[in-house]
Amino acid sequence: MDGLVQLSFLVQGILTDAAGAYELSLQQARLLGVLRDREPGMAQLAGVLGLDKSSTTGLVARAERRGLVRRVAVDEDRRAVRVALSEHGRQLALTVAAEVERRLDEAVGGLTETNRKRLSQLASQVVHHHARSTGVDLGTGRPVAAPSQEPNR
Amino acid sequence: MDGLVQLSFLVQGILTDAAGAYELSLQQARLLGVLRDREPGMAQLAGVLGLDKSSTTGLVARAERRGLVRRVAVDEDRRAVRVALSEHGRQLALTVAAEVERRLDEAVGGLTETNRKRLSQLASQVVHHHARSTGVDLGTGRPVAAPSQEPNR
DNA sequence: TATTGTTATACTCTATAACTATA
DNA sequence: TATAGTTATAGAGTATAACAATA
Repeated sequence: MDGLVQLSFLVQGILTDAAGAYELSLQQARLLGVLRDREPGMAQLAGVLGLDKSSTTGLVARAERRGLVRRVAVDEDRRAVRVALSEHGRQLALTVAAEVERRLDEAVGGLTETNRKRLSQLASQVVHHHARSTGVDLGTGRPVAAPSQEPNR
Repeated sequence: MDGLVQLSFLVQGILTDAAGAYELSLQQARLLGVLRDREPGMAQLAGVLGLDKSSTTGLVARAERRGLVRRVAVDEDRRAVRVALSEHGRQLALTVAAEVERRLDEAVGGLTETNRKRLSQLASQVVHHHARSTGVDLGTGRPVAAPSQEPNR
């Protein structure tokens, strides 16, 4: 399974470079990706990202400072906030996703069409199996990423 | 190729957790892995890890402080050093590698034996294709990780 | 009391720029 | 001059522990 480890570093490198091309860190880009179809509270966001809530506070604070996200007050519970993409953030999320797609396609260019599909399908299978066996909610199932027990990412 | 992105986060999470079980950060564990069969200079090490040389100085300094690696003087060039695993570092590298193997096997447990092999083989294929097309030396081809143009990892 | 989120603090990791010591 | 490595500095990202406000 060694190739899998190397591949994970390769893909993370591609993500980092693609995000970096738009002055984003990997984590900031990941945040944008996660928020594309959610508006979670801080605690839920921490759960999805596999981070401690205090780490999430910082991540969101930096994103907010750059105008990528907004903290939206919740009427029913005055303790709570929801994190939402700003227009700029949403636009950037789309742009970066396209760039990732482009670079990823390039990276798997050495495979036949059949094998590309096979790889993609096997990857999804592993991810879903892991999500099921660890009981982690992947939500609508987008580029959500590493569900892990210990918040240690 | 979205599953591939999710899988990369999953694998990185597994690596982080496995390393964390031995009080190591992902980067420290990666350093140990890289040094398993090399004794590079700082500049070469930076190249392999895709980091700036100053980042490498810090990484090695922290590892050395914990007794995981040693800086070995080079006779022929009094500016240079080589970075080598200590006995403790070597032992830990083995232990962590075994732990990673165990957790990874578990993660792909949802696949049939055939599909596990297929996934592994496709992953290696992508990694090697990328290495060739970017002219990056993967050395002996172990868990070396993300060869990337811009040092940005 | 329990939950939501923030703050204070301390590390690791990273890069850029400037530096030292050799070649 | 060029190369090998370090230092100074700054910022992101992370966790733990303690806290405030609200439920």
